[in-house]
Amino acid sequence: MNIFHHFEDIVRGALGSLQTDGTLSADTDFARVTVEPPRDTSHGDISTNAAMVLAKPAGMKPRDLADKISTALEATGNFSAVSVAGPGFINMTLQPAFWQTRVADILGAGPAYGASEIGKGEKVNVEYVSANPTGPMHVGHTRGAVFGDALANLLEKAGFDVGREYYINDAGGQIGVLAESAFLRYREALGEDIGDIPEGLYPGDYLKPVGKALADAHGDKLLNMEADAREEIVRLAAVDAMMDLIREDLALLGIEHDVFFSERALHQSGKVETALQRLDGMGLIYEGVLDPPKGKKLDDWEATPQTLFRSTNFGDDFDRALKKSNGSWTYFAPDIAYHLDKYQRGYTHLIDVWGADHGGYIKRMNSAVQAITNGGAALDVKICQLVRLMRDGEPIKMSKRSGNFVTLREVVEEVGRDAVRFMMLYRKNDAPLDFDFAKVTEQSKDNAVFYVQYAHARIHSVLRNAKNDEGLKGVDLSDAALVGADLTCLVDEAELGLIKQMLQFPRVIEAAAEAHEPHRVAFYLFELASLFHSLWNKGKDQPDLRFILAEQRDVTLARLALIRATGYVIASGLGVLGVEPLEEMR
RNA sequence: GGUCCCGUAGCUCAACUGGAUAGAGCACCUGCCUUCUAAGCAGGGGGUUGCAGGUUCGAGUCCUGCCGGGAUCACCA
Repeated sequence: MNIFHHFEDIVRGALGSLQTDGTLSADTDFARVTVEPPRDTSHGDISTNAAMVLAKPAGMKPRDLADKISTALEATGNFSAVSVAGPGFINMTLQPAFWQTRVADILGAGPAYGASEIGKGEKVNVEYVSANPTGPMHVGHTRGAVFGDALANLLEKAGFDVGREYYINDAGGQIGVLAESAFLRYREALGEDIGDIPEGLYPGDYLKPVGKALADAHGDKLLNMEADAREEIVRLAAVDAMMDLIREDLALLGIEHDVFFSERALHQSGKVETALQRLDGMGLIYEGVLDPPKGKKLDDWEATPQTLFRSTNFGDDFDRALKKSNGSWTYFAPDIAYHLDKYQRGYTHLIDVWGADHGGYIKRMNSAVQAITNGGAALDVKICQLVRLMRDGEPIKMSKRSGNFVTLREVVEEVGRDAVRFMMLYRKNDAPLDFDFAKVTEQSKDNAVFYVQYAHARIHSVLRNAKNDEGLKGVDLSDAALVGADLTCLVDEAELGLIKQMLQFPRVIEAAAEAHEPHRVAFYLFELASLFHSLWNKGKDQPDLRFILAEQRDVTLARLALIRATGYVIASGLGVLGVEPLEEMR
């Protein structure tokens, strides 16, 4: 479906013929040859850098080689014009009929348009959100959640077999604090006056129902129970309740994971030991003492021997601790086991989506994955930079300590799922993002969500009008009928421009999937919407360019086919972003 | 101090992984509403891509060194 692959083949074929006649040697490497649409449309439809890349190995001047390649390309009969330009670019131009008939392809594919096979069904694991189950999600989690979800959609669209996963940190010290906090609420539910929640515990009201449920289920039996057994019960109840809260929050964004992977279960299954033994067997674990961190004073620093992983063998800055000074595992150890587990479940591509504050963790995780899978799995950690919430141009202050943070729910309820999702994706993941409440609900071109959805709504508005048009009474306007329209009626530059932009979509999907960058889809959609709005308005100045011309049925059908196809592309792209393509906005 | 990310128009950001004359939106000017949604469109001004070197046919993009901003820095997750 990506037409550029087709022309890549044609260019390779032409280069092959130059190998046959001896212009290029038989072992010429074509890896650096690209076949792309030129940035500037006045340079034609398709462009290749072949002559510039191959000039040196061929011992020729780029322009001379370009002439030869150009001749070979002309001989294929695929192009209406082939020319050499600039330092040696070869620009190819196609007959309008080629573009026009592609509209039928898009209509045929419908909302599935843009799907690609480059993933070859390979298994990709996307781990995202993975927020600690200690409370509802706040706005800080939102970006990573949306990003991971869209990336998973994108990879699916590109032909990968995607697993969406959430790692539950239900084994650490924070969970102990959570259990303690929940136990307090339990005592409260039994009628005890617990006063203020002590510093360091979770003060949120969301733990009250947990206490209530524990009281309902156990009466006062927990009060006199042995501490370990009690904590076990409270802990499980609290984590379950928190995960329910988190799942509800995620549902507000339309996010659903395939697997919720428990760190606790990992410990209990003995997989942490197994994984570490595996590293030990490779000679990558030793007992040693780390140097104190430089340039930063630590009062309680002690030079204690620790169990360390030789991450420096894999490019890390220093070796990393696997056990704490009290002998228990660090966070790192089970994480290694977890990533090994993913690999053993068949995932050769691993993607982790983290917040910016975990950036310092990337090298060691990469090292660990490289080591423990013996290079069998590739890990790509995507960092999402911070989101700055703005209201009326002023940043909203949040402090964790006071519990004064904006929750995910509050944001979604105020501006809507679509706006949240789109805006979180309308920025590169590693760039900070300002999220302005006023801006994301504004109905103007300054708000990309609106602008794209508006284009889609306008398309459906025209389709509705066509259906109700007296002059088109009884005319079949179904997709099946539109596919058969005389598409050669689409001759205006703006119409052809729109078609060409639509044909970029499969390329955008593939490039975005390979780069793990869903934001490219969002930017693409903005451009596509812009071309559509432009065409729409052209019909104001030139009535003969309007979509519905009752007295010219052929033209009307062709144009309805064009905008129906445009609607599909927008819907397809928005589908990747997880944003609804609205059919009406009034 | 170490590591990672960022630095592009007055502001907010893109730039198809090294391509041709660096593009959008906002803001600022000039036009366009008896007609498919003006919630829009057309046009204009605005740039030493932080600085200095290097790699090559070609650099915003890759390498080195500075400058400025952010994140992080045994054992927390």
